[in-house]
Amino acid sequence: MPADVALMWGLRDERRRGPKPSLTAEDITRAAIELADAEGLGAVSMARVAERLGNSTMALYRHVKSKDELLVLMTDAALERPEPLPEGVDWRTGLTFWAAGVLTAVRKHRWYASLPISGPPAGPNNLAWFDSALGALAGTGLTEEAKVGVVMGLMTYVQGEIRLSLDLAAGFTDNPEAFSRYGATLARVVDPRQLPALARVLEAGVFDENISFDESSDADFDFGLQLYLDGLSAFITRVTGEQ
Amino acid sequence: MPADVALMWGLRDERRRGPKPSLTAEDITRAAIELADAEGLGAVSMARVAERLGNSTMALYRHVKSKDELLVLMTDAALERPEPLPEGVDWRTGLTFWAAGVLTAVRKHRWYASLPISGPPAGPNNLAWFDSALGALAGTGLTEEAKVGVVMGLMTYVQGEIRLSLDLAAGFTDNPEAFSRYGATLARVVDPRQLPALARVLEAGVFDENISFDESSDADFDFGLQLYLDGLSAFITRVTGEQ
DNA sequence: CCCCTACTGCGTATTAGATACGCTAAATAG
DNA sequence: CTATTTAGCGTATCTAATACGCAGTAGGGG
Repeated sequence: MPADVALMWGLRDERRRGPKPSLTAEDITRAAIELADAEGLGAVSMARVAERLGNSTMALYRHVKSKDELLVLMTDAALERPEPLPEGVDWRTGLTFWAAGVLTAVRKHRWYASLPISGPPAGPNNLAWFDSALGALAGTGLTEEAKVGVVMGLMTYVQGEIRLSLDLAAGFTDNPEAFSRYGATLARVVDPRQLPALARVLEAGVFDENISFDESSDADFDFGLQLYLDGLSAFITRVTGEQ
Repeated sequence: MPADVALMWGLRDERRRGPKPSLTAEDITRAAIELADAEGLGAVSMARVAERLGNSTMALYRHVKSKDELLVLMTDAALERPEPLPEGVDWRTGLTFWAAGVLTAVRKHRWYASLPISGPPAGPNNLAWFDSALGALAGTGLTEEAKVGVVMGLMTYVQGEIRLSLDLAAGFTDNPEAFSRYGATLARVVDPRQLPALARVLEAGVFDENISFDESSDADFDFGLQLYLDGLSAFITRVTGEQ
């Protein structure tokens, strides 16, 4: 079993000799998460994390193999456990509930979506979310393999949407003028002969108003999600012949 | 207009005095892309790019403001222009064609999906893709605003799927054993009382075979895409009452 | 009860990378 | 022809990851 997976599940072997550790990998992960919450992912350096814990930089390396491993631990630890699905709801209600839960959980850590993806989900929290989404599909009659495909697709969409909206929001707070000028900038650069469809959008004034993120992102998220779920509904009907 | 947008469109002001530049921002961008293609995004440092161009590191800063700006330029330059959509096809055929084109274009640069997203599309190549997808929806009767929402959602899904599959593929080549053991690792860690739906998936043996990426990713991509398009079809019918 | 040894904390040093600063030289406007 | 603008680049600084080895700690076997 990979070392990082063992760490996330708390399966390290019991210590025997030597001094008591003054730190655990969980402490380090928690401190890194707090630091990222407060100052962004860019502020997470081994030195800053150690400082926050009152230890030296190199002490951390006794507990995590590398910074990359720390990032993997953060990927799991930053997610809370999902709320259990309401009893007896249909798959669509269940997945909508699930997606809203993912959105809520990830919103608490704006840096979450810029973490590198290191592999398929393996930590306890990630697997709990995975299980929860699979559970929502329990009554559909899909094969287990199809359920996995559907949930992977859904996770991809949700993560992508979150990443996009968080990155745009970050760019927006960094440099609001660039966004308020977006429509005007495009207008100066788009040639209607070259990009006619885009020119029509500009003419219609879609980008004229300032893009506001906090309000629009929920609506966009839900819009795309409902499209996906509409498609899933058609797929389930096609495959199983029942609702 | 932001400086990077002007650079991408070649709108820098004409030079007058001083020595002829031996480099342009495009040269630098091209060299950076070649380097990333050959050795990955991690190998792209200002020093390595300069070395490849036979210039000193600091010379690059006369042409790009920072490495971040260089990454933005790469985001646009790495995409080729889209093939024009076939004439007279319906929106669904058009978007399927478009998505396949995106996939093809991005596959040529495996690092593409790990570039940070800096803002809404603004470069000539990105906008050409944007225009192409909007054009596919021209006959649907959707409002311009709805088209933008649909295309944004689609881009999000496509980018997310690509990012996920490329990151997993990278993890796979780094460490193939972790992947072949994935099912076995999960089996050791998943408690059927805690994660019953996931346990059923494991029992069904879904993760028992080695995950192969090159073949499966196309199928997964298409599966999710068709779900989204099924949903879009329902949406279009609902909104416009026509096909 | 003691000492061997595995283990922790950490100081130091190395390496890599981004980028500020200022010098020198090349073009060109006037 | 000369003042001005700009390119290339050497040097230096700053940040960060992390290899290495020392010193002190504590449990277990004698």
